[in-house]
Amino acid sequence: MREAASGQDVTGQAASRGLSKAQVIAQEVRRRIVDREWRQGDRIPDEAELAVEFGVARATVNKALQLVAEEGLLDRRRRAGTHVTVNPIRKATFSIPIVREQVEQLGMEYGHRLVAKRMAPLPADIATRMDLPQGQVLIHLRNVHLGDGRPFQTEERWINPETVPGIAEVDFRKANANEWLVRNAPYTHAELTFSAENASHRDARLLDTRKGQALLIVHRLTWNDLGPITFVRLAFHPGYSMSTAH
Amino acid sequence: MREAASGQDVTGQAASRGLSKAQVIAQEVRRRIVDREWRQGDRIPDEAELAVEFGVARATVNKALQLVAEEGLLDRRRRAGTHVTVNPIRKATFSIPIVREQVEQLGMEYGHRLVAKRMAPLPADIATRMDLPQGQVLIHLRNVHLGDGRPFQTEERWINPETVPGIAEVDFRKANANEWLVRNAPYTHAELTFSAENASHRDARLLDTRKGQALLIVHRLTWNDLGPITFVRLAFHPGYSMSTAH
DNA sequence: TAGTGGTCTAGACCACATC
DNA sequence: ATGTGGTCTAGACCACTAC
Repeated sequence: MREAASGQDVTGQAASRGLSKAQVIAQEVRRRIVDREWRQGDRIPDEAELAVEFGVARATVNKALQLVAEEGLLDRRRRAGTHVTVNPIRKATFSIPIVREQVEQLGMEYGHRLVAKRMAPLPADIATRMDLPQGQVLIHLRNVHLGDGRPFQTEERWINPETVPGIAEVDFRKANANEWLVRNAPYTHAELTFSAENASHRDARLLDTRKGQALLIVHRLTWNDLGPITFVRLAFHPGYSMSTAH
Repeated sequence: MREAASGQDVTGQAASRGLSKAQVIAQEVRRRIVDREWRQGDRIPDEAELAVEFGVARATVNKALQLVAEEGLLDRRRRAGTHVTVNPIRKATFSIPIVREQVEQLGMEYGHRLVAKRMAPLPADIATRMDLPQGQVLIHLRNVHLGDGRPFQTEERWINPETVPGIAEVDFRKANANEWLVRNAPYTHAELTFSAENASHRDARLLDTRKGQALLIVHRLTWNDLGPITFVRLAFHPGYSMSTAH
């Protein structure tokens, strides 16, 4: 097989760039897909065959293919083999920001203001989202995050004390809820929802803008193994935009 | 060590639920972090030690810890060891939708309308985003996606023919650009940016809504190994929201 | 310079879905 | 039934970097 030699060449070359063999193979696999040597729906050679071609152990090919499959370019099934995905990769990673860090990275001084704090029964719509019984009593907070004293983002938050031991003792006038939770209540799963709303009276007042202004709204839910931790609705100042990481 | 026995128990139990050893260990590691047995900033036992505790090979522990590290709960550095992340997981996966599928999943009939197609030089701001020279000539499209005949989403798109062989021959009145690209130009990297805008005259007209209405705007850039493929600005109908997968 | 994670290997066994 | 990917192992060597 002619490929055996050329495959090894590719591996050898790029290894000098500090990539692992698996990464080099993954790259070569991506190239073959992008260049349409392997077309959408095609079955590609099996792991054992590729291992011979690239001159590596099957486990190494396995790792490489799992990488590419995770990105969405390959579908892998036992016995059926590995196929080029028909509707390729549709994933992007999202980095959930810490507000204080964001503000400071923009060169502004961070501040925050606690608008309201109370224990309150869950409204029906939010109970549904959090998968908790309606009427269950959670901590309810309203906050404004400030940059150089001007409103940056409003935050309406519900916290489930059952999944966050120690939360009852926190003084949210001093400690920012966002940051306290991040540091003390690690989550294992998050869900984000993006939408746009014309600023309500309340939003306009809190964000120091006019009613009707288009605002980016983010709803965020976090969970750990014990259940839902917190649900938060964020409203950003006009003109703000939020990007996937890199 | 007492842990040796208990660790093996955990592994054995959950294996019956169809999880691999590595996944079971990852789960146990997450539990220890969430339950604060291992606190933020703590250094956790090294791989060899955990391998003994759980009664598995070091490679299996390695895989488990890499999983958890990828989620953001652990920081791993050679020689320094593995530490519980101070600012834990901040990632969420985003699934990039295919408009036709979205519309059809809502039980509506999909349609699309090509508003404009031309070759045009890149404006400065978009050239910067795409990392291409200003004035380079790309394909420029305006589209409206319809659900049951009503506007669902507008799309303004720039396509780089250099990274998409075969694009010149496509008739975009018949083939939807979104779908043609997805099926024929696999990308390896994507970037999404979310913002909100008050509907301009043009947006309002295309989306059949009133000027000033808050719209969710998504900018999306995709690349393959050859360079940028396409830049697109999406404006959604009022009330639309977009969520992370799962 | 020594301890830690990163990677690779050869071999093995298994689970599963397709043929 | 059987070929394919999924996983695990024991051992090895390497690449970092904190000490």
